[in-house]
Amino acid sequence: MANPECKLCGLKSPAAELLTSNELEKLELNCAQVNFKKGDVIFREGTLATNIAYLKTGLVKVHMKGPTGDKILRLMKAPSYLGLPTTFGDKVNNYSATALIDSHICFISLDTFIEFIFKNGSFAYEIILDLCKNELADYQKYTNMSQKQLPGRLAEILLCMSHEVFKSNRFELPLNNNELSDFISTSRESVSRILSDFSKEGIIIMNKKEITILKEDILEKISIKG
Amino acid sequence: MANPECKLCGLKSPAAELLTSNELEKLELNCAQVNFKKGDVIFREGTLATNIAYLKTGLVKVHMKGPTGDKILRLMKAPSYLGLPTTFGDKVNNYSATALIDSHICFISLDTFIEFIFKNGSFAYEIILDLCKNELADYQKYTNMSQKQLPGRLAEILLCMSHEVFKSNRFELPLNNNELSDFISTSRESVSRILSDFSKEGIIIMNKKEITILKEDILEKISIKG
DNA sequence: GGGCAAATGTGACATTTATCACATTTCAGA
DNA sequence: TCTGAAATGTGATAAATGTCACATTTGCCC
Repeated sequence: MANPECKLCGLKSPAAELLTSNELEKLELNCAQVNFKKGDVIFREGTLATNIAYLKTGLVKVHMKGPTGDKILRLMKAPSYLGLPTTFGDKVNNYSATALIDSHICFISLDTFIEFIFKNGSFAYEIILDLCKNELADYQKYTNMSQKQLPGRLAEILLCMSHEVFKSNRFELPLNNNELSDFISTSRESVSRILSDFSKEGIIIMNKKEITILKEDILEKISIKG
Repeated sequence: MANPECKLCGLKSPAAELLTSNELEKLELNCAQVNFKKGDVIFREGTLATNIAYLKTGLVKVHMKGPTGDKILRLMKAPSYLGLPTTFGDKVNNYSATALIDSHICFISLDTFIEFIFKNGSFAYEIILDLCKNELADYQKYTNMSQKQLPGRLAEILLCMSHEVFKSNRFELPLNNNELSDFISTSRESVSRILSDFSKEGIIIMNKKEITILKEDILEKISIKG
């Protein structure tokens, strides 16, 4: 736990950028930064949702228990609010958040956050925009994932890692095969086989967890055609 | 198109209930009710999102083009806002909305709606709650659907129709087999076969589009175990 | 009511994916 | 460095689902 300096924070959310100086002071008094290591649970499905979680740095998986096991709903990269829907939408967390790499989270008192919504229209509007954009992204991903076969889904995740998360064609895969299977709703064996296939065909190189995308165009094709 | 009387409207959204008398007058001046028949498109993917659509009465499917065809993202029953995420989240509609039965929609000027968000904190908060609850429901459904096999997915939809939409174990199915297949991401043949199976096993009776659920307990089991 | 387009039912077969079993590799902690 | 648990790779087989083809039914419009 660290004493935050929200005013000086260079990683404020677009909404927090719109807070007044007084409001930022209030935020500082009602906010606590906690550092999580890879694998640490940030909040857990079934527990009371009492704080807003803001991912300042790091990478997090948001996941929920399903009929046959865990389902990864989305990856969240910093900076981003982590669980607005589960904090506002229900008293109890409907899903969990777990750090995939070392991450810094600011926990903000729910009362304070709600006060900002009530008193600062720009802040509220920015939060609404954030919720809407996230939902659009979810819909897009949901539609894609549900209509593609496994190689297409896996290709989509690799491309997303490369383009959105790490912005490089070489990166350390932050998910193991089991997590990948939770993400694309399949078995870990299928993930293993498909990654092997990608390697054999020279589309990627896997060195332990380090992945290099060699033939991005082919991966795109696999992703698009499903 | 009809002259709305928002003040007297008995179907106001929870958010609109929190508007002041003045704001309701403003709403009346910036709102138009349009009636849609079964099959009519309310707003279409790819077109500019210029109004808030509020479903006053009726039933609507929200759907998006995917890699291999249409995907039904969710059914919306009245009363409910129809496409907040696509109206706020992007200039262009990311998905379509189509009436499944005759429906009444109030189109609200986006500027007016945004003004309410900025000036009325309670209204803004209520909209945020609405967005969050919808997203939680989506996550739940997404997780279930992605981990269940086809009979489980179809059973879930039938139970949803019975419990949530029509509140009866006998109802007119508002989706044809093709739409059902767009909903659970399969082929229309598979839908046809599974519905036949349900009938043969005496779980449901199908008379044209009228469905009667006979053995709800078995349908629940099929839905839960996937 | 007749005729036509759309929707539905169903068999045969191909493809995809899950499951089970077990070998091998990796990695963290003693 | 050793060691055991966790993660991964891979073959064989079963189960689920898609695809194609075509018959039948339904519903709508004249």
